[in-house]
Amino acid sequence: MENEGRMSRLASMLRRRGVILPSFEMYGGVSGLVDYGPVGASIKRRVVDCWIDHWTGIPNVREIDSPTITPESVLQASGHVGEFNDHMSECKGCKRVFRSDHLLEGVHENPDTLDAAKLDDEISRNGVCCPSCGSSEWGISSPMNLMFRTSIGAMGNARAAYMRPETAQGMFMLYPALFRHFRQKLPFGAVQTGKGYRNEISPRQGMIRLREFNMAEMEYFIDPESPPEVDLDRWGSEAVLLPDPEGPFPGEHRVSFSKAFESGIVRHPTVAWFLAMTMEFLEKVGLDPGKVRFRQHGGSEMAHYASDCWDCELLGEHGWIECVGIANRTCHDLLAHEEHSGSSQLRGWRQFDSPRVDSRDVLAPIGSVIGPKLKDKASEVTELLGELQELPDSLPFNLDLGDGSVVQITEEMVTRKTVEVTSHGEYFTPHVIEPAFGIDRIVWHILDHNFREVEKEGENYTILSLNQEIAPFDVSVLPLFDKDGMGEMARGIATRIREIKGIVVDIDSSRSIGRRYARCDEIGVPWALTVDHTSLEEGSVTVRRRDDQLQVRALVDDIIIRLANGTMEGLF
RNA sequence: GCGGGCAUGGUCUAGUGGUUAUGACAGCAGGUUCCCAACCUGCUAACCCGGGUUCAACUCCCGGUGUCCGCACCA
Repeated sequence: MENEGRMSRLASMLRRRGVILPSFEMYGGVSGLVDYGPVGASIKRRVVDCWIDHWTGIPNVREIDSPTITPESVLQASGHVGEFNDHMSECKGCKRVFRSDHLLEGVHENPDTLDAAKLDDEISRNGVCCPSCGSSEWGISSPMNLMFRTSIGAMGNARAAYMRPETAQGMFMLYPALFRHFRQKLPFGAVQTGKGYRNEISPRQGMIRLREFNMAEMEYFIDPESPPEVDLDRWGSEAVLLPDPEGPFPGEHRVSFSKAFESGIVRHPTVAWFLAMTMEFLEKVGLDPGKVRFRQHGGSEMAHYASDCWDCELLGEHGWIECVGIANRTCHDLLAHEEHSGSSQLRGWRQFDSPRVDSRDVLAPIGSVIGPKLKDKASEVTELLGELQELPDSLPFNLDLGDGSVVQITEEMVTRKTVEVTSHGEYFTPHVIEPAFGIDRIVWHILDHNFREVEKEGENYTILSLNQEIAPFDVSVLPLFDKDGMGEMARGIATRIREIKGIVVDIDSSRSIGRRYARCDEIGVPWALTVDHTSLEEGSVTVRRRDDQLQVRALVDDIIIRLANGTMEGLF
């Protein structure tokens, strides 16, 4: 097998050249944590920049930045605390793991209130059998919350907190500020990139499951009754979709995104739009479109907050890996935060085309009668009468106060009349569609898809064919020899290039020219400029293109202009 | 988290109860070459951590950590 060991050769190269390395290695390392070295950090930064440019290209999308430390109450509202504080028990017979409290259902009244010791105690005392194999031998239950717990403040006043498991909550916290910023008009969105933390039980597969990782998420808020116009043809080609196998479209579908939406495979237009935009982004950063597919979550797989979710999976050395999730989170988060925080600012306003006039019959309370008669219950009764949806046919009638007590409403307490209410619009809770990207996984797959092992004059040779936008350096300047003024000239050229905004330049004068070309190729530098004797006389250098190793001669002044406006290809 | 394999310069590796601990590649300095990892000379650089056995441990044993494979987990 030719590809035997490709992954370890790639990993070796990444370590050797300072792209991605295990963290804290001199202290033994920590599994699930990695460093981006001097080459990798630059690649990662450019991927993130590219991502931000891509998504903020949508009108009304701005970048925000929130803390990674998050108070417990926020994550209680979002469901992260409750969903992940489960204790797990392992069956000693078949090694399967179950939620400890689920094992006690029907045995104990509220199993979810028990702590670890009580759970174990109850499980063994009741002789609970394994639902899978029937054994009643259980290991000690262990808590399984994937969040890193911490506390804000010292000593007794400390407030419980977690390192954020996703950047999304920061965007929800800023919803009121975003709503004001965008002049109270939907749709709008916010993007955020940054670290997220999950204390994985057993991280494996290097870059794929990290405990601290880079995420990039957008929360796009829409009015569910009038979703935005979308352009599904921005990715015109077909993509591979794998809808829920339990749903109406089992199997693999190779369709365009507009077809996928028209045929109902993708239910929501905004979701379909983001699938297309995701495809567009992935190609932009140099992933192989033939190694991309979209898979819809089945019901049981769905996150607690989502109503529909498509994973974008990339094929690499680790198989198909989920790198992007596009979820319709509906109104789940905003509603939850409204309930838990008591804030009333997590809403959108839907203006009616013309004011609506509702007329309805009411029993208008007569304060001068109700007040003296009902005393301290008067205000409550007044309120309840206002909320009454169906009026009683005749009076008197009994009004249920909801606390068990009942008040008789008599003829003289109220007047029956028709009121007209004019409303110009209504509040609603926006829905949110979220594309969430795992940046590290994407970087890994970019490296994987672009790591080319070729043969050059009988030798093994590696080229990292990165797109220039995400290459660690745009160009490397190489004096053929560091003598006769070639070194000085090269340094002068590098200085001029360094002044071009957004262009990163490297200079290398050690060892033979062929060796330096090889080093550039290995870390994906797309252009090399070689300064030779002719350069000193004519002000020209040879330009070498990484991907085919072709060379042309060009004037330095021309190259500077071409680097600045991105037309280097025009030289060939 | 369970079971098994592995852990030696930057990378890939050889090897031993007492060695000056291999070799290749990479790197550095010089020479040479004068546009694709060439060549010559010299140099830098390693036994994962902790405990134990032993006169002596890189080597044997135990524990930890990391890593790989399988099982489990992965909102």
